[in-house]
Amino acid sequence: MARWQPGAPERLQKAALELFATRGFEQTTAAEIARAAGLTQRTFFRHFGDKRDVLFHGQDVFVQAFLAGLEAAPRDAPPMELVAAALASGASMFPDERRPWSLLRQSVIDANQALQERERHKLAGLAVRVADALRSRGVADPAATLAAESGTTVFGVAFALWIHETGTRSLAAVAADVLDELLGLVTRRSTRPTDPARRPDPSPVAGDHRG
Amino acid sequence: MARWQPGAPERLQKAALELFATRGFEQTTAAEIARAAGLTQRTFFRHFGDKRDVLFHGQDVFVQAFLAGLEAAPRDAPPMELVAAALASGASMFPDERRPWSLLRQSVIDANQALQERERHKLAGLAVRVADALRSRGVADPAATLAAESGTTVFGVAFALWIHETGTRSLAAVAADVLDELLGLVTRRSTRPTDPARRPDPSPVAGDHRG
DNA sequence: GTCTATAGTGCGATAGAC
DNA sequence: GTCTATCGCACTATAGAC
Repeated sequence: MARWQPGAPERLQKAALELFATRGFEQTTAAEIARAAGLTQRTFFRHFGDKRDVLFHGQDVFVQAFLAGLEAAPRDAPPMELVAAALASGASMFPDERRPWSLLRQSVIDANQALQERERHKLAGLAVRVADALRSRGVADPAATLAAESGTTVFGVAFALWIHETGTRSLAAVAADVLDELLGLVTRRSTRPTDPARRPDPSPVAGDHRG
Repeated sequence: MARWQPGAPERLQKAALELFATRGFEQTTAAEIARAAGLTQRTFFRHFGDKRDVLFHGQDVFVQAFLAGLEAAPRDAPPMELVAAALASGASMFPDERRPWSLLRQSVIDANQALQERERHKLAGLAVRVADALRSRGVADPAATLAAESGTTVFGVAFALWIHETGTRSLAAVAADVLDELLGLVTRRSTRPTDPARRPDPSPVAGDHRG
């Protein structure tokens, strides 16, 4: 019989998400999270570098999925094909069952600026790793950085659509569509946008128009 | 004779950059910055919401420059043309004389993760504003978000190249080139990348290859 | 596991400008 | 009188040192 229950990080993460969701991030102290998990504040900071970190652990496997997808692609594929392969592989880390949990977690992040900053930073870190992989495939700078950043942008947009979507499309499918949209956007640099005359009310039209 | 000297925010910013550059961000306390500017810690936090903020103030005018460039573009221009116009206008906020100061500031940011997070967040905020402007021009989602994010990505890459560049190209010129590179990258989705056989040493090749 | 420095906040007092 | 910028003090929580 162990002196302490195993799975401390997991218990802390679970307790943290619940407390953040009910009370809010700033209204929850690290000591409270630790107590809810039967641990001390000191233990919390031993597992997570700072309070925000508790929501962003386990992203390494997710980065690895991106890189694995990239490496599995044909060696002579062009940069954006490599990015598409990485996206498909990374998206597979988010099966539909995970969507409710992702939605709750995202609502917590969206309610706090400090958490949004950390999320952007993690996504930027992913872009750096993908750019490194592209360079080792012979893609020169700044194309490698641009392709990698475009890929993570597509992922971020697709993820935001996916967690709110009522339909049943997989994240990989949404990401593929968003990537196509980006490709179409830049290839049609000299065509006109949606005709403003057909949108007489230019008031905020947030959210997705993709059905 | 006033009881206190005017220009408190500017003095604090100047003192902060100098102290951060010499001692580092974390080794500098808010009280030290305030003292160097002839003020108290409490006053520091009245002007800046947190310690990092002292390096990121005055970005509103910069955002406005982006939006002004976008609004000055022809109403029937396609999304990426609007982004190009916004980029050109935003880049004009960084004349060559400002480059040494930008380089020093960037070296401070690059040496600290918390500052990098804040920088990403500010750039993301710019993308949100540009996306809003695109939507009010009739660009639908997710195209508006993708175009805006691509624009800020291009700006970030161009800025990093510009501050280290030994040549005399303006930031606007670098940004235009980087944007072209992005456009070429995605339109050539099905062509091959730089032939790996011509790069027998795939060791880290950071930095720019743009002469 | 304890101790401590620092970030960041709340509130009252002060002193000028208007 | 009001408004604004500042100080000074007490306080909590984070985070790291020991």
